[in-house]
Amino acid sequence: MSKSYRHGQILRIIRSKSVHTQDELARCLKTIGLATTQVTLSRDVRELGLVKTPEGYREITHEETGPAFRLLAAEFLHDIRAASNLVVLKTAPGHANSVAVALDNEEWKEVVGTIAGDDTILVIAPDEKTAAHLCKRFHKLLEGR
Amino acid sequence: MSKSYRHGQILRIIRSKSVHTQDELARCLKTIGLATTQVTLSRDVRELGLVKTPEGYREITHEETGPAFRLLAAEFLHDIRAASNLVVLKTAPGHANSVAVALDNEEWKEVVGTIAGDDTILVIAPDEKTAAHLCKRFHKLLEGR
DNA sequence: CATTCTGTTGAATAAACATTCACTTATGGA
DNA sequence: TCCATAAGTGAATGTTTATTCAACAGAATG
Repeated sequence: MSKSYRHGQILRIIRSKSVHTQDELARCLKTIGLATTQVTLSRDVRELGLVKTPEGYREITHEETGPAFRLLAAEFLHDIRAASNLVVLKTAPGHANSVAVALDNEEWKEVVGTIAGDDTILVIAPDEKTAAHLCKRFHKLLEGR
Repeated sequence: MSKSYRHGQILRIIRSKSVHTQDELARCLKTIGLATTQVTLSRDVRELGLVKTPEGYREITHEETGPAFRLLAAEFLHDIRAASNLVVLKTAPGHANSVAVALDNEEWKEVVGTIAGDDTILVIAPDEKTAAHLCKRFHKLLEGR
């Protein structure tokens, strides 16, 4: 009954048939012996990066982050922190600028602009909520590096 | 204040910034002088084929229907009707079989199977709701042919 | 062991979204 | 003109999804 097993089953199900609601997905899982609730599935949907389309839930080709920023971040990005509508990124000394430039080039809609010092980048988001989302996105970028 | 103008503005907005809710979208439209409600936007989102992603609303590359079925349908498909969990397609006499074969090859998840006669195809959907959805999808296919 | 921390989950609830119904407006015949 | 029909809309309401909060389990630490 592990979470990752459930995730796998969810993917298998939505690949094989149209599932239009999370409750429906819960019923599908039940038929293979996995008892869950809509609450859990709401989280699973987010974690798996699924989106709801008129044809049912689908995996979305995760708009890939360009390699430049990804590589630089993997190498030099040390800390990520949200502060109101800002995200503060800490880098290795002297590398803030190059990382910020790479990030600018990504042209993420969530990023209004960046300011780079020596080892700190201030990423300006339009609002607090977006900043929090950005934060997660940065963390995700570093997973498993 | 036409609907199609609003649709255009909606696309422009979601291409340029992250919009996470329909209420937020309504506020964006208001700033350019378009007063709408969430109700209307719910319909617009569906009509424009947008999906909600963690990064905001997005146009989804409409999983293209293969050309074979599309072309055959444009040429020979005459009527579309839902009946319980079935969709009954009427074609030009003698063409039901070829259209059905092309449809089978599409491997739509909503289609359990098809049975073709001379000028009639029975499309079997898993349930009534899916049949209704299929119906719309067929109709959409024929728009503007 | 106790304790703290982290991750997972469900119940209750809030938020977001979709649908129904009634109304308006425009259009196109009789 | 008058009626019928169709398209578009919003208010109210129903459905679906997300979040909050509390509980619990297991791992790490004193």
